[in-house]
Amino acid sequence: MNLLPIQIAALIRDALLAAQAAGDLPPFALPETIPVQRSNKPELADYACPVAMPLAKTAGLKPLDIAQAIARHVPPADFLESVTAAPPGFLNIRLSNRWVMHQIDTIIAAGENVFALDLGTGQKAQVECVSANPTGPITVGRTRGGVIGSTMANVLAALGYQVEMEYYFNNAGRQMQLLGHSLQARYRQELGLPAALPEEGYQGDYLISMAKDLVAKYDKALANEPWERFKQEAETAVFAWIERSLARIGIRFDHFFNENSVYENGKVWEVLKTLEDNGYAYRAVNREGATPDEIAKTPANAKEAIWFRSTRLGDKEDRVIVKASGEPTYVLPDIAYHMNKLDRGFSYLINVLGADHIVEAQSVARGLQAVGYDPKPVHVLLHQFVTLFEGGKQKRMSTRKGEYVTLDELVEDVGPDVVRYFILARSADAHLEFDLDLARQQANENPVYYIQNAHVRCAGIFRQTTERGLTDEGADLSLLGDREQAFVRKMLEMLEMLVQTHEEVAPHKLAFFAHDLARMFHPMYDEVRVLHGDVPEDVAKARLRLYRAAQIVFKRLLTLMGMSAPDVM
RNA sequence: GCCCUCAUAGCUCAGAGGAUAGAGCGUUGCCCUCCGGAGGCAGAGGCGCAGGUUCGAGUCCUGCUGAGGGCACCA
Repeated sequence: MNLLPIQIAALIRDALLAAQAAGDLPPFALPETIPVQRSNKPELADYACPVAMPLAKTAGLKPLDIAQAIARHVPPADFLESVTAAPPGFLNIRLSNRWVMHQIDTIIAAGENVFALDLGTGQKAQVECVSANPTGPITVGRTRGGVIGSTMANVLAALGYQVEMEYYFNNAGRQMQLLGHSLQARYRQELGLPAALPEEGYQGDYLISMAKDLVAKYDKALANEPWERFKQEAETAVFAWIERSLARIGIRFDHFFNENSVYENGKVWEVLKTLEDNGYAYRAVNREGATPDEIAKTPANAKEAIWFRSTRLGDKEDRVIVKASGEPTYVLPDIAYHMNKLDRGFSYLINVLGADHIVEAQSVARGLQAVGYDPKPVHVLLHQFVTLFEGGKQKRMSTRKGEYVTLDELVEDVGPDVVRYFILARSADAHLEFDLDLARQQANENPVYYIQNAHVRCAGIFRQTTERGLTDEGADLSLLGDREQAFVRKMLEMLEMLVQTHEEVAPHKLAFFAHDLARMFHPMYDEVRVLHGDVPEDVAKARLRLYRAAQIVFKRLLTLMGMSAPDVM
């Protein structure tokens, strides 16, 4: 399938040139791009093009006159019904009804891969998301990144990319050490041995149940094991839990990348060397350009750290990359990690990150530049926070204190499809207010069911027609009416929507499109019956074929969003 | 204090610099001889404030106000 706006823009460009050649328009330079957008007046046009407006000044003509001149010279095309000028200077483009109706057959022929493109064919793409360190259950906040990321991965796959989902984690930091000590304490408590949770330790009940599991498995054998052993046990158990929880809402990873591996293979130090060679690293107690205040606060015996001269690449201050202790900060391995990604041949990368990681994202981009890599393939999708409301109050969450609502709890409350849709149905830029009470009680009246019901209703029709022996073979699609045509036109927008989702890295567009389409479906379903005494058989056949296409499209949409497409609800 | 994101209907949110700003929930009033009423039809309800750029601004720029986040030799 081809993108209509691009084809239409090409036709209008041809028309402009033809009009100039014919002397209907004076010579002037053509705009670089011809804007073609979906018309907001569907009864008038399918697409609109305002190109005449900005040309008015350079051409010295009224916008409407220009539009009319263009309209006269648009070459014919099989999908085109008409191009007309409308005040103040729009070009209204109408698709041919015949062509539109024929797309029903095209959709059916494409089947479950309908609206696939080959934009990314032969290219490897990667989506990194969630990337929570294995210190506790997956929370709703991290889930947002996972839903966004997995949906983008689905869209990229539909556009032809070969896509991998990746999870980046660190199991070596102070938090993991704390986790090990916490589990050790819980284990000893289970055995009745003296033990207290470390100060600032992990207080969640899950460590108690993990401790019970350890006792069941090893009895007292681990009593004198060091904390490292418990860290390892906790990590394994937590990861298994996280993976299981995420899989419940359709988030699966192809690869887990351990930050530690860039230490093991020495890449971290290679990055440092390259930065030094390129003049991007220096040793100092304070950063270059440190304020007098910062310097005054520095202890007299402070040791030198190594700084990344990121200000040379537009940063507002340089960043520490190796602490005075000799240990790198997260920036260095992060750069090494992204070099690794690019080295693996991914030409399109998405990093889904919480809004608090913006500085990290910028440092990585600058770091890649500083080591001579092109950061352009890396697309950062920042999402705002999720706040949970329960009983009209915001729930503050802290994994360490054991205060959180887990993904598991949420899925049990409202079901996986509701979780995915609620998260997907807002742009990543917007704070997500997840009202738990509402989500729970709304289970009967929410957009998820409205959309899925469109698929259910299609399935219902086919259950009936199969029983009665009605098929859509030999359907004459010209028997379909205006309402059906409007619906098909809306379905055809899906291709553009997918491309936009990709270009703008904005997966919420799927959620809104699906709802819009459902909103056109249900009134049509109400009016355009297949099995009714008054409907002649040839009309019924045509309608049945339309609903077959509709079912395919709804299923495709739901699948891309990672939701189920039920036949009955 | 500095930086980032955001501010659109009572609430939660959409909105490629283009025509009369759209949904859901809530609310008001209607509709079941008909493929699943988890439905349909109709109504009320509006871009935080002040400037600027533009033929044209909810959209871009500046300032103000308000909300969230970031400003670690944590990740």
